Amino acid sequence: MTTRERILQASLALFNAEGVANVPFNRIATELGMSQGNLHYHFKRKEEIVDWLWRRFERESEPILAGPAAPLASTDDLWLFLHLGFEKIHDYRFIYRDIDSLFATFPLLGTRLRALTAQSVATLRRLCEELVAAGCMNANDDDIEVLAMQMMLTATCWFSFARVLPESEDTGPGRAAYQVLSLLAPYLANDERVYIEYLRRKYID
Amino acid sequence: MTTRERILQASLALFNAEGVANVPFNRIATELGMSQGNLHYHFKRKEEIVDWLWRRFERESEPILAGPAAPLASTDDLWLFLHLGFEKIHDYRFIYRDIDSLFATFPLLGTRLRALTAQSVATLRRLCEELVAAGCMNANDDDIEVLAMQMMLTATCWFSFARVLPESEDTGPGRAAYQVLSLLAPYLANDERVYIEYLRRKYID
DNA sequence: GTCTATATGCGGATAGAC
DNA sequence: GTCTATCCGCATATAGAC
Repeated sequence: MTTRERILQASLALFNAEGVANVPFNRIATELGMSQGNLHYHFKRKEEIVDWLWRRFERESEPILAGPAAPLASTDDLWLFLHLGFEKIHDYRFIYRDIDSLFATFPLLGTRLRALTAQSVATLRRLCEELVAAGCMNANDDDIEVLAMQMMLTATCWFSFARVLPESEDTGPGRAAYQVLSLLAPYLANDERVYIEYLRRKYID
Repeated sequence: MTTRERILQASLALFNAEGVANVPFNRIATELGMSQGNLHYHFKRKEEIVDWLWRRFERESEPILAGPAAPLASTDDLWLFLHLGFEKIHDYRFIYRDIDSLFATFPLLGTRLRALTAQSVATLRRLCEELVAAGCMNANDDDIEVLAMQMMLTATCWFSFARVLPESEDTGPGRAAYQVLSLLAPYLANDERVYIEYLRRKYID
Protein backbone atom coordinates (compact mmCIF):
# COMPACT_ATOMS: atom_id res chain seq x y z
CA MET A 1 0.00 0.00 0.00
CA THR A 2 1.39 3.39 -0.97
CA THR A 3 1.95 6.09 1.63
CA ARG A 4 -0.63 8.18 -0.13
CA GLU A 5 -3.22 5.46 0.28
CA ARG A 6 -2.32 4.93 3.93
CA ILE A 7 -2.86 8.63 4.53
CA LEU A 8 -6.26 8.60 2.85
CA GLN A 9 -7.44 5.60 4.83
CA ALA A 10 -6.19 6.92 8.18
CA SER A 11 -7.79 10.29 7.46
CA LEU A 12 -11.10 8.67 6.59
CA ALA A 13 -11.08 6.73 9.84
CA LEU A 14 -10.24 9.83 11.88
CA PHE A 15 -12.73 12.05 10.09
CA ASN A 16 -15.50 9.49 10.57
CA ALA A 17 -14.69 9.08 14.23
CA GLU A 18 -14.23 12.69 15.27
CA GLY A 19 -15.40 14.94 12.47
CA VAL A 20 -13.19 16.76 9.98
CA ALA A 21 -13.08 19.98 11.94
CA ASN A 22 -11.90 18.22 15.07
CA VAL A 23 -8.98 16.48 13.39
CA PRO A 24 -5.96 18.78 12.92
CA PHE A 25 -3.74 18.20 9.95
CA ASN A 26 -0.84 16.99 12.07
CA ARG A 27 -3.04 14.59 14.06
CA ILE A 28 -3.16 12.55 10.88
CA ALA A 29 0.61 12.58 10.71
CA THR A 30 0.97 11.51 14.35
CA GLU A 31 -1.54 8.73 13.83
CA LEU A 32 0.58 7.33 11.02
CA GLY A 33 3.83 7.85 12.90
CA MET A 34 5.12 10.31 10.35
CA SER A 35 6.07 13.97 10.44
CA GLN A 36 3.81 16.85 9.44
CA GLY A 37 6.39 17.74 6.86
CA ASN A 38 6.13 14.39 5.17
CA LEU A 39 2.36 14.48 5.26
CA HIS A 40 2.54 17.86 3.62
CA TYR A 41 4.70 16.39 0.90
CA HIS A 42 1.80 14.12 -0.09
CA PHE A 43 -1.10 16.51 0.50
CA LYS A 44 -0.59 20.26 0.61
CA ARG A 45 -3.64 21.01 2.69
CA LYS A 46 -6.27 19.18 4.71
CA GLU A 47 -8.91 20.19 2.20
CA GLU A 48 -7.02 18.28 -0.43
CA ILE A 49 -7.51 15.08 1.55
CA VAL A 50 -11.19 15.82 2.07
CA ASP A 51 -11.56 16.51 -1.62
CA TRP A 52 -10.03 13.20 -2.60
CA LEU A 53 -12.23 11.30 -0.15
CA TRP A 54 -15.30 13.10 -1.39
CA ARG A 55 -14.57 12.22 -5.01
CA ARG A 56 -14.09 8.62 -3.98
CA PHE A 57 -17.46 8.64 -2.22
CA GLU A 58 -19.11 10.19 -5.23
CA ARG A 59 -17.58 7.62 -7.58
CA GLU A 60 -18.44 4.64 -5.39
CA SER A 61 -21.98 5.91 -4.88
CA GLU A 62 -22.70 6.15 -8.57
CA PRO A 63 -23.28 2.45 -9.30
CA ILE A 64 -25.44 2.07 -6.19
CA LEU A 65 -27.42 5.15 -7.03
CA ALA A 66 -28.13 3.91 -10.54
CA GLY A 67 -30.22 1.27 -8.80
CA PRO A 68 -30.73 -2.37 -9.73
CA ALA A 69 -30.70 -3.13 -13.45
CA ALA A 70 -34.13 -4.76 -13.41
CA PRO A 71 -37.17 -3.02 -11.90
CA LEU A 72 -37.84 -3.99 -8.27
CA ALA A 73 -40.02 -7.04 -7.95
CA SER A 74 -40.20 -7.40 -4.17
CA THR A 75 -39.52 -5.65 -0.91
CA ASP A 76 -36.26 -7.45 -0.32
CA ASP A 77 -34.90 -6.01 -3.58
CA LEU A 78 -35.44 -2.61 -1.99
CA TRP A 79 -33.87 -3.89 1.20
CA LEU A 80 -30.69 -4.78 -0.66
CA PHE A 81 -30.55 -1.36 -2.27
CA LEU A 82 -31.04 0.41 1.05
CA HIS A 83 -28.48 -1.73 2.77
CA LEU A 84 -25.83 -1.00 0.15
CA GLY A 85 -26.64 2.69 0.35
CA PHE A 86 -26.44 2.86 4.12
CA GLU A 87 -23.18 0.94 4.14
CA LYS A 88 -21.64 3.40 1.73
CA ILE A 89 -22.90 6.36 3.72
CA HIS A 90 -21.58 4.75 6.85
CA ASP A 91 -18.15 4.29 5.26
CA TYR A 92 -18.03 8.02 4.51
CA ARG A 93 -20.17 9.30 7.33
CA PHE A 94 -17.80 12.20 8.00
CA ILE A 95 -19.53 13.94 5.10
CA TYR A 96 -22.89 14.00 6.83
CA ARG A 97 -21.80 14.52 10.38
CA ASP A 98 -20.87 18.17 10.61
CA ILE A 99 -22.28 19.49 7.36
CA ASP A 100 -21.73 22.98 8.70
CA SER A 101 -17.98 23.17 9.04
CA LEU A 102 -17.67 21.13 5.88
CA PHE A 103 -19.72 23.60 3.87
CA ALA A 104 -17.95 26.53 5.46
CA THR A 105 -14.54 25.21 4.46
CA PHE A 106 -15.48 23.67 1.12
CA PRO A 107 -18.31 25.69 -0.43
CA LEU A 108 -18.10 23.69 -3.64
CA LEU A 109 -18.95 20.53 -1.76
CA GLY A 110 -22.30 22.04 -0.86
CA THR A 111 -23.37 22.22 -4.47
CA ARG A 112 -22.19 18.72 -5.22
CA LEU A 113 -23.86 17.24 -2.17
CA ARG A 114 -27.09 18.99 -3.04
CA ALA A 115 -26.98 17.50 -6.53
CA LEU A 116 -26.31 14.03 -5.14
CA THR A 117 -29.24 14.40 -2.76
CA ALA A 118 -31.65 15.43 -5.49
CA GLN A 119 -30.54 12.50 -7.60
CA SER A 120 -30.95 10.09 -4.69
CA VAL A 121 -34.46 11.28 -3.93
CA ALA A 122 -35.37 10.79 -7.58
CA THR A 123 -34.05 7.22 -7.46
CA LEU A 124 -35.97 6.45 -4.27
CA ARG A 125 -39.13 7.79 -5.84
CA ARG A 126 -38.59 5.61 -8.89
CA LEU A 127 -38.00 2.50 -6.81
CA CYS A 128 -41.23 3.10 -4.92
CA GLU A 129 -43.08 3.44 -8.19
CA GLU A 130 -41.59 0.16 -9.36
CA LEU A 131 -42.84 -1.55 -6.21
CA VAL A 132 -46.30 -0.18 -6.87
CA ALA A 133 -46.13 -1.38 -10.45
CA ALA A 134 -45.04 -4.82 -9.24
CA GLY A 135 -48.11 -4.96 -7.00
CA CYS A 136 -46.06 -5.09 -3.80
CA MET A 137 -47.18 -1.73 -2.61
CA ASN A 138 -50.24 0.45 -2.66
CA ALA A 139 -49.39 4.16 -2.60
CA ASN A 140 -50.26 7.26 -4.59
CA ASP A 141 -47.90 9.98 -5.79
CA ASP A 142 -48.32 12.11 -2.68
CA ASP A 143 -47.53 9.16 -0.43
CA ILE A 144 -44.44 8.35 -2.46
CA GLU A 145 -43.25 11.93 -2.31
CA VAL A 146 -43.37 11.94 1.48
CA LEU A 147 -41.81 8.48 1.68
CA ALA A 148 -38.92 9.31 -0.63
CA MET A 149 -38.21 12.49 1.30
CA GLN A 150 -38.34 10.66 4.59
CA MET A 151 -36.08 7.88 3.36
CA MET A 152 -33.57 10.43 2.18
CA LEU A 153 -33.72 12.31 5.45
CA THR A 154 -32.98 9.08 7.28
CA ALA A 155 -30.15 8.14 4.93
CA THR A 156 -28.60 11.56 5.37
CA CYS A 157 -28.99 11.97 9.09
CA TRP A 158 -29.20 8.54 10.67
CA PHE A 159 -25.61 8.29 11.82
CA SER A 160 -25.66 11.79 13.25
CA PHE A 161 -28.93 11.09 14.98
CA ALA A 162 -27.45 7.92 16.41
CA ARG A 163 -25.14 10.08 18.46
CA VAL A 164 -28.00 11.41 20.58
CA LEU A 165 -29.49 7.96 21.12
CA PRO A 166 -28.55 5.74 24.06
CA GLU A 167 -25.19 4.03 23.48
CA SER A 168 -26.80 0.66 24.00
CA GLU A 169 -28.98 0.86 20.91
CA ASP A 170 -27.92 -0.85 17.67
CA THR A 171 -27.52 1.94 15.12
CA GLY A 172 -25.58 0.20 12.36
CA PRO A 173 -26.41 0.24 8.64
CA GLY A 174 -28.69 -2.80 8.97
CA ARG A 175 -30.73 -1.18 11.71
CA ALA A 176 -30.98 1.98 9.64
CA ALA A 177 -32.23 0.11 6.60
CA TYR A 178 -34.82 -1.61 8.77
CA GLN A 179 -35.98 1.74 10.09
CA VAL A 180 -36.45 3.06 6.58
CA LEU A 181 -38.17 -0.03 5.33
CA SER A 182 -40.60 0.11 8.24
CA LEU A 183 -41.89 3.39 6.92
CA LEU A 184 -43.19 1.49 3.93
CA ALA A 185 -44.83 -1.23 5.99
CA PRO A 186 -48.37 0.16 6.08
CA TYR A 187 -48.32 0.59 2.32
CA LEU A 188 -47.15 -2.94 1.57
CA ALA A 189 -49.21 -5.88 0.43
CA ASN A 190 -49.83 -8.40 3.22
CA ASP A 191 -47.41 -11.05 2.04
CA GLU A 192 -44.62 -8.47 1.71
CA ARG A 193 -44.90 -7.53 5.34
CA VAL A 194 -43.56 -10.84 6.58
CA TYR A 195 -40.17 -9.69 5.36
CA ILE A 196 -40.34 -6.66 7.61
CA GLU A 197 -41.29 -8.92 10.49
CA TYR A 198 -38.21 -10.97 9.81
CA LEU A 199 -36.02 -7.88 9.89
CA ARG A 200 -37.60 -6.64 13.08
CA ARG A 201 -36.73 -9.89 14.81
CA LYS A 202 -33.21 -9.61 13.48
CA TYR A 203 -32.44 -6.02 14.40
CA ILE A 204 -34.70 -5.10 17.27
CA ASP A 205 -35.39 -8.13 19.37
CA MET B 1 -32.80 45.49 27.12
CA THR B 2 -29.58 44.85 28.98
CA THR B 3 -26.26 44.48 27.16
CA ARG B 4 -26.09 40.93 28.40
CA GLU B 5 -29.40 40.14 26.78
CA ARG B 6 -28.41 41.82 23.53
CA ILE B 7 -25.31 39.67 23.43
CA LEU B 8 -27.27 36.48 23.98
CA GLN B 9 -29.75 37.32 21.25
CA ALA B 10 -27.13 38.35 18.73
CA SER B 11 -25.14 35.22 19.49
CA LEU B 12 -28.19 33.02 19.03
CA ALA B 13 -28.89 34.58 15.65
CA LEU B 14 -25.29 34.17 14.51
CA PHE B 15 -24.98 30.61 15.82
CA ASN B 16 -28.20 29.60 14.10
CA ALA B 17 -27.15 31.17 10.83
CA GLU B 18 -23.56 30.01 10.62
CA GLY B 19 -22.93 27.38 13.27
CA VAL B 20 -21.17 27.90 16.58
CA ALA B 21 -17.78 26.77 15.31
CA ASN B 22 -17.88 29.23 12.42
CA VAL B 23 -18.60 32.27 14.60
CA PRO B 24 -15.48 33.64 16.32
CA PHE B 25 -15.89 35.29 19.67
CA ASN B 26 -15.10 38.73 18.35
CA ARG B 27 -17.51 38.40 15.42
CA ILE B 28 -20.25 38.69 18.02
CA ALA B 29 -18.67 41.87 19.33
CA THR B 30 -18.37 43.36 15.85
CA GLU B 31 -21.97 42.47 15.11
CA LEU B 32 -23.07 44.45 18.15
CA GLY B 33 -20.72 47.32 17.44
CA MET B 34 -18.78 46.76 20.63
CA SER B 35 -15.21 45.78 21.45
CA GLN B 36 -13.99 42.26 22.20
CA GLY B 37 -12.88 43.58 25.55
CA ASN B 38 -16.35 44.65 26.48
CA LEU B 39 -17.86 41.43 25.27
CA HIS B 40 -15.37 39.61 27.44
CA TYR B 41 -16.48 41.67 30.41
CA HIS B 42 -19.94 40.11 30.09
CA PHE B 43 -18.97 36.58 29.05
CA LYS B 44 -15.50 35.21 29.70
CA ARG B 45 -15.58 32.62 26.95
CA LYS B 46 -17.71 31.62 23.98
CA GLU B 47 -18.69 28.41 25.72
CA GLU B 48 -20.28 30.49 28.45
CA ILE B 49 -22.65 32.00 25.93
CA VAL B 50 -23.45 28.61 24.45
CA ASP B 51 -24.10 27.27 27.91
CA TRP B 52 -26.56 30.02 28.74
CA LEU B 53 -28.40 29.53 25.46
CA TRP B 54 -28.55 25.80 26.00
CA ARG B 55 -30.06 26.18 29.47
CA ARG B 56 -32.61 28.55 28.02
CA PHE B 57 -33.53 26.00 25.36
CA GLU B 58 -33.82 23.28 27.96
CA ARG B 59 -36.04 25.42 30.18
CA GLU B 60 -38.31 26.56 27.35
CA SER B 61 -38.62 23.02 26.02
CA GLU B 62 -39.81 21.61 29.31
CA PRO B 63 -43.44 22.81 29.18
CA ILE B 64 -43.78 21.74 25.55
CA LEU B 65 -42.26 18.37 26.26
CA ALA B 66 -44.65 17.75 29.12
CA GLY B 67 -47.31 17.60 26.41
CA PRO B 68 -50.90 18.81 26.50
CA ALA B 69 -52.64 18.52 29.87
CA ALA B 70 -55.51 16.44 28.50
CA PRO B 71 -54.90 13.28 26.46
CA LEU B 72 -54.95 13.85 22.69
CA ALA B 73 -58.40 13.56 21.19
CA SER B 74 -57.63 14.27 17.53
CA THR B 75 -54.87 14.56 14.98
CA ASP B 76 -54.81 18.34 15.11
CA ASP B 77 -53.97 18.18 18.82
CA LEU B 78 -50.83 16.34 17.76
CA TRP B 79 -50.29 18.88 15.03
CA LEU B 80 -50.24 21.69 17.57
CA PHE B 81 -47.75 19.81 19.71
CA LEU B 82 -45.46 19.13 16.77
CA HIS B 83 -45.66 22.68 15.55
CA LEU B 84 -44.67 24.08 18.94
CA GLY B 85 -41.82 21.60 19.15
CA PHE B 86 -40.48 22.39 15.71
CA GLU B 87 -40.69 26.09 16.35
CA LYS B 88 -38.64 25.76 19.49
CA ILE B 89 -36.07 23.59 17.76
CA HIS B 90 -35.97 26.09 14.94
CA ASP B 91 -35.35 28.91 17.39
CA TYR B 92 -32.34 27.06 18.78
CA ARG B 93 -31.33 25.13 15.70
CA PHE B 94 -27.65 25.84 16.28
CA ILE B 95 -27.76 22.96 18.77
CA TYR B 96 -28.63 20.39 16.16
CA ARG B 97 -26.66 21.69 13.26
CA ASP B 98 -23.09 20.78 13.98
CA ILE B 99 -23.57 18.33 16.83
CA ASP B 100 -19.95 17.34 16.36
CA SER B 101 -18.06 20.48 17.21
CA LEU B 102 -20.61 21.17 19.92
CA PHE B 103 -19.98 17.83 21.59
CA ALA B 104 -16.25 18.17 21.13
CA THR B 105 -16.20 21.54 22.88
CA PHE B 106 -18.89 20.88 25.48
CA PRO B 107 -18.86 17.19 26.40
CA LEU B 108 -21.44 17.76 29.13
CA LEU B 109 -23.94 18.93 26.55
CA GLY B 110 -23.84 15.48 24.97
CA THR B 111 -25.23 13.85 28.07
CA ARG B 112 -27.92 16.45 28.51
CA LEU B 113 -28.99 16.31 24.88
CA ARG B 114 -29.17 12.54 25.04
CA ALA B 115 -31.43 12.75 28.06
CA LEU B 116 -33.67 15.29 26.37
CA THR B 117 -33.93 13.05 23.31
CA ALA B 118 -34.91 9.99 25.33
CA GLN B 119 -37.55 12.02 27.13
CA SER B 120 -38.91 13.39 23.85
CA VAL B 121 -39.19 9.95 22.28
CA ALA B 122 -41.08 8.77 25.34
CA THR B 123 -43.50 11.67 25.02
CA LEU B 124 -44.05 11.00 21.32
CA ARG B 125 -44.74 7.37 22.05
CA ARG B 126 -47.27 8.34 24.70
CA LEU B 127 -49.06 10.77 22.40
CA CYS B 128 -49.38 8.08 19.75
CA GLU B 129 -50.86 5.73 22.32
CA GLU B 130 -53.36 8.41 23.28
CA LEU B 131 -54.41 8.77 19.67
CA VAL B 132 -54.94 5.02 19.46
CA ALA B 133 -56.96 5.12 22.68
CA ALA B 134 -59.06 7.97 21.26
CA GLY B 135 -59.84 5.83 18.22
CA CYS B 136 -58.10 8.23 15.81
CA MET B 137 -55.38 5.82 14.94
CA ASN B 138 -54.84 2.13 14.45
CA ALA B 139 -51.30 1.02 15.29
CA ASN B 140 -49.63 -1.60 17.45
CA ASP B 141 -46.67 -1.14 19.77
CA ASP B 142 -44.08 -1.99 17.11
CA ASP B 143 -45.60 0.52 14.71
CA ILE B 144 -45.55 3.19 17.39
CA GLU B 145 -41.94 2.45 18.25
CA VAL B 146 -40.86 3.04 14.65
CA LEU B 147 -43.08 6.11 14.33
CA ALA B 148 -41.80 7.75 17.51
CA MET B 149 -38.21 7.14 16.48
CA GLN B 150 -38.82 8.54 13.01
CA MET B 151 -40.61 11.61 14.37
CA MET B 152 -37.70 12.27 16.69
CA LEU B 153 -35.20 11.78 13.90
CA THR B 154 -37.07 14.32 11.83
CA ALA B 155 -37.34 16.77 14.70
CA THR B 156 -33.65 16.50 15.38
CA CYS B 157 -32.33 16.62 11.86
CA TRP B 158 -34.85 18.41 9.70
CA PHE B 159 -33.18 21.81 9.66
CA SER B 160 -29.80 20.28 8.95
CA PHE B 161 -31.28 18.15 6.20
CA ALA B 162 -32.92 21.23 4.74
CA ARG B 163 -29.45 22.50 3.88
CA VAL B 164 -28.93 19.80 1.28
CA LEU B 165 -32.34 20.34 -0.29
CA PRO B 166 -32.93 22.77 -3.15
CA GLU B 167 -33.09 26.36 -1.88
CA SER B 168 -36.51 26.76 -3.46
CA GLU B 169 -38.21 24.26 -1.17
CA ASP B 170 -40.18 25.44 1.87
CA THR B 171 -38.42 23.93 4.88
CA GLY B 172 -39.91 25.96 7.74
CA PRO B 173 -41.32 24.54 10.98
CA GLY B 174 -44.80 24.17 9.47
CA ARG B 175 -43.50 22.15 6.57
CA ALA B 176 -41.51 19.99 8.98
CA ALA B 177 -44.56 19.31 11.14
CA TYR B 178 -46.50 18.34 8.02
CA GLN B 179 -43.74 15.94 7.01
CA VAL B 180 -43.86 14.25 10.41
CA LEU B 181 -47.61 14.08 10.52
CA SER B 182 -47.67 12.45 7.09
CA LEU B 183 -45.87 9.49 8.57
CA LEU B 184 -48.96 8.81 10.60
CA ALA B 185 -51.35 9.14 7.67
CA PRO B 186 -51.67 5.44 6.78
CA TYR B 187 -52.41 4.60 10.39
CA LEU B 188 -55.13 7.21 10.83
CA ALA B 189 -58.86 6.71 10.76
CA ASN B 190 -60.45 7.92 7.52
CA ASP B 191 -62.00 11.09 8.89
CA GLU B 192 -58.70 12.13 10.49
CA ARG B 193 -56.93 12.08 7.17
CA VAL B 194 -58.78 15.08 5.82
CA TYR B 195 -56.70 17.18 8.19
CA ILE B 196 -53.52 15.92 6.57
CA GLU B 197 -55.00 16.75 3.18
CA TYR B 198 -55.61 20.28 4.39
CA LEU B 199 -52.00 20.61 5.52
CA ARG B 200 -50.67 19.24 2.28
CA ARG B 201 -52.54 21.91 0.34
CA LYS B 202 -51.20 24.52 2.73
CA TYR B 203 -47.52 23.56 2.71
CA ILE B 204 -46.87 21.69 -0.51
CA ASP B 205 -49.13 23.04 -3.25
C1' DG C 1 -19.19 49.34 31.35
C1' DT C 2 -16.56 50.24 27.66
C1' DC C 3 -12.41 50.95 25.32
C1' DT C 4 -7.35 49.90 23.25
C1' DA C 5 -3.52 47.12 23.30
C1' DT C 6 -1.29 42.97 23.87
C1' DA C 7 -0.20 38.17 25.07
C1' DT C 8 -0.86 33.19 24.31
C1' DG C 9 -1.52 29.06 21.90
C1' DC C 10 -2.64 26.14 18.14
C1' DG C 11 -3.55 24.74 13.54
C1' DG C 12 -1.80 25.36 9.01
C1' DA C 13 1.77 26.11 5.79
C1' DT C 14 6.72 26.46 4.20
C1' DA C 15 11.87 25.97 3.80
C1' DG C 16 15.56 23.37 3.53
C1' DA C 17 18.71 19.48 5.26
C1' DC C 18 19.29 14.50 4.74
C1' DG D 1 10.36 10.49 0.61
C1' DT D 2 11.11 11.72 5.06
C1' DC D 3 12.79 14.57 8.60
C1' DT D 4 13.43 19.08 11.76
C1' DA D 5 12.76 23.77 12.33
C1' DT D 6 10.30 27.81 11.67
C1' DC D 7 6.74 31.15 10.26
C1' DC D 8 2.17 32.95 9.73
C1' DG D 9 -2.38 33.92 11.07
C1' DC D 10 -6.41 33.63 13.64
C1' DA D 11 -9.33 32.86 17.75
C1' DT D 12 -9.01 33.34 22.37
C1' DA D 13 -7.72 35.34 26.73
C1' DT D 14 -5.89 39.16 29.61
C1' DA D 15 -4.24 43.82 31.26
C1' DG D 16 -5.04 48.14 32.18
C1' DA D 17 -6.61 53.03 30.85
C1' DC D 18 -10.81 55.89 30.69
